[in-house]
Order: sequence, then structure tokens, then C-alpha cells
Amino acid sequence: MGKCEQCIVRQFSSLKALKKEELLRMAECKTSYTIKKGEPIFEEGDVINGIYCVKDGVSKLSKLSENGKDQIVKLVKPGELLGQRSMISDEPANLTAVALEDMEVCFIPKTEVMQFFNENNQFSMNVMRTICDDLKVSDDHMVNMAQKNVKQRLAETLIYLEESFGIHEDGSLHIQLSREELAGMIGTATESCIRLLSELKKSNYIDLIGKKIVLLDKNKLKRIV
Amino acid sequence: MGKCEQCIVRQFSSLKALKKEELLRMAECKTSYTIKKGEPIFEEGDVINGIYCVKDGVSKLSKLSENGKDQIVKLVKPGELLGQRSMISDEPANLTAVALEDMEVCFIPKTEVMQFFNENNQFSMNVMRTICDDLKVSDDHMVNMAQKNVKQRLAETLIYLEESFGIHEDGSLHIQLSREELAGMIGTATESCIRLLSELKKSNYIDLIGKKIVLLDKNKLKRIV
DNA sequence: TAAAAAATATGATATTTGTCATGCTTTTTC
DNA sequence: GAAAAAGCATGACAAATATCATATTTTTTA
Repeated sequence: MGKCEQCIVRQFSSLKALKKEELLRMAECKTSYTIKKGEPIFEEGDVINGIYCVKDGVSKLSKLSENGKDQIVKLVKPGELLGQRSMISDEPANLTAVALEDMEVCFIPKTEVMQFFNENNQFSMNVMRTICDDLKVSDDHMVNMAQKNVKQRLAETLIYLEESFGIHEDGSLHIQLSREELAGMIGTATESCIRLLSELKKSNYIDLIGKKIVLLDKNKLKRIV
Repeated sequence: MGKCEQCIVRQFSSLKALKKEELLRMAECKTSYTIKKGEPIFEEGDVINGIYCVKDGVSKLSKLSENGKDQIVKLVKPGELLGQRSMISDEPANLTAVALEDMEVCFIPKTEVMQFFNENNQFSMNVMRTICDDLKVSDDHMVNMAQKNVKQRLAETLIYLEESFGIHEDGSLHIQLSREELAGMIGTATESCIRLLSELKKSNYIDLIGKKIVLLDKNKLKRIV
């Protein structure tokens, strides 16, 4: 079993406030999982009873709307925690978490996390701050959904994907989303998403190599937004 | 100066976890404000340095989008706290708070609230839970914005307004929003909002008496959603 | 209380976006 | 490696929504 103390991603999460002794305790009770691309970590309605710390790989958090489309609410990177909200609210998961790449995650049971809340104020504040950040992002996201058109949201999302997840050597977006998933992020029909991508390609804003996307002119894209 | 101990709304907020001694301290340092309908409590970008506890009246939390339209993100009722997120994230306000009715609010400085965080774990947990609830509501709201059409969102909003804020003796919605504000809640153009209201009236789902709105058939409305 | 301003309402029209159909391409499966 | 399946792409069209123009009503102001 890996030592939490030596885990690099811990430095980037709320867990960085934990003391040596607490980390040892956490290492004792955590469970590590490997999740294959496309597999769920948990699904909407699941009772989770703990949090997942993402060690490697990216996950999408999505919600199935009544019309059958999957709306992607957030992408989660290594170092982030999954399931905090459900654990604190003491509710089943509101979103489904599915791996976009092969992932490594550690599960920490609720009892242990609650213990940390009680004894380590800095940790509580860190978690609170993370959730506050999520809330701000979600509010802003909501305003964008309501007020921007699909083209603007697509341009914005492409820039976000490049800036948050980087690019391959060939310049293409590192994170690989299907057209359907991309449509699910910007909240539109898959066909509309594909059509707008083609349009952006024709105007030389982006390039499409197979399913890979290369941003050719970020400034122009930003001007769309 | 009013005693926080005897304030009724305290029972409905995170503040209910505060002990007698803490409430006395809070009463000492709080400031009470009366805010007239239409006036702001704070605006996007303001550094707040504390939280507002809503004693009476309803406030809208909104954000101005680049196209000049005001998107309403949330309505805040008596008993709720305003500005928690900004205070915890240590950031300027992300949203503008404007009174929809005459309001009474109490301002509690950040230093005091932080003190409570440190000494009263139950209070921290309450605040955390509130923010988690907000996050869930915001995520769900986002999915609705992305996946539902304007008519569905309007129907949903009307039901929400009735169920959360009640009705007058004549059956009309207690909370009084202009058509523009209602459009700002559902994220559409004012004209589209008005048009759909007229349509709902023609189909006898609702009645419009001047600017008052009466829900005639909530079940039918729910079937739209 | 009359005039001005703001809010509400509606029609005409343009634009955006979704849906369905269909073909092509890539990936998966046997 | 061929067949099947899934994903990508595009056209044609329909539906939803925004925009602009213009009444009408209500509210505010002088």
C-alpha cells in the first residue's frame, strides 16, 4: 500500500493541511483503485460514504438530463477530490463520475475524513475553500449557459481544455473528448457541435486531424467569446 | 441594537449552532441595515469583509453578462446568509445582491465569523453544508439551462416561485418580479418571456392580472417541465 | 392630473439551434 | 482481415428563440 505521505498529488489538494500523523492514519485506511477509461467511479444516486482522491487521470462529472443527454458539469484533475459534496451534505451523489483516461484514485472513508474535520481546522478550511471555488465556477458556468450562444461556449471550452490540460507534441489538445462529450460540455446537440467545429476549421481558427483538435489562433477564438 | 439571541431567523441559518456566549459577542459587533427595494447590498467586485444575515425581505443574486443582460443566479430568503463564499474564498463578490423587497439585514464582520469557525465545529459544518447545497442547486440549474428549453425553464421557475415564496390572498405569486427579471432568471430575452407567459395564459395554465401571475394548474405546468 | 417614462404586449422577421436522414471513416469484434 | 458497430460529417428542413418595430398599458414625475 502506498504511503500518503509521499504521494505527490496530496500537495495540490485540500489534504496538504494534514499532519504527518494524520497522513499515516489515512494511509492505513485508504483503498487504491485503478479505473479504466470509460468506467465509472460512482454514479448519480450512489451512496458513496467517503471521498476519492485523484492520483492520476482525468474524470468527467456529468448528469443525465431528462432528454437523455449527458451534461458534463466539471472535469476533475489529479490532486482534486471527488465526492466531497455528497459526503458533507450526507446525500447520494448528484453527479456521475466517469474516467476519461485510465485513472488511479484512492478512497478515504467518511469516518476518517470527518475525524480530520474535527481535529484539523486548516483542513476544514481548505475543503471549504475548494467547494467555494466550485460554487463560483458553477455559477459562472450557469450564466454562460444562459447568456452565450453555442459558438461562444464552444470557443470558450476549447480554450479551457487547452489551458487546463495542455497539448500534445503535435499541438493537439491533450484531453481526448468525443464530439458527443464535447457537445455535452457546451450543452448542445452533437451535430451542432460538429458543424461548428467544421466552421471554425474553415475559418482557420482550429484544425481537425481525425478526432484531434488543434487550436491555431487562440486570440481569434477569444474574440469570439 | 437587537439581540441576536432573540432573532428568529437565526434558527433557520447556519448561525443556529452558535452558543449563547457567541451570540452575545455577535450582537456586539454586528451592524443592522435597512435596504430599500431595488437598492444593492453589494455588487460584483466589491470586497465585502464579512457576511450579511437576511432578517427580512428577499434579495436577488445576479451577474451581468457581457451582452448586458442580468442573469439571476439565486434568490435569497430571510434566514439565509449572503457573502459566505466571497468571505471564505477571500475574494471580491462574484455576484451582485439587490433587494427585491424592502429588506433588513445584519452585517457580521469577517474577523468575528472566522473566530466562530475556529472555536465552533458545528458552525463550520453548517456553513459547509449550506455551501454544498448551493453547489448542488447551481450544478442542477446549469444542467437545466443547458438541456431544457425556455418554456420548460419558465414553467419550472413559476412553480419554484410559488413553492418557495408562496402566494397572495388572490392566488398571485407573492414575490413580485418584473418580466425582465423573470427573463433574467430563466435566461432568455424579455420578449420571449412575455410571449410564453401570454401563451401559458391562453392555454389556461396561468392567469395574468396586470403584472401579477397566478398559477391556475400546477400539475399541467409540471407536465411541461 | 397631465405629461413623460417605463413596463408590458404583440407582430414580423432573422438567426440560431435541433432533428432527421444519409454517407463516410475509424474502431471494434469475431 | 472482413463484418459490424460506433463515431464523425454534412445536407435539408423544422422548431425555437432573438431582435427590431411598434402599440398599449401602467407607473412615475413634475
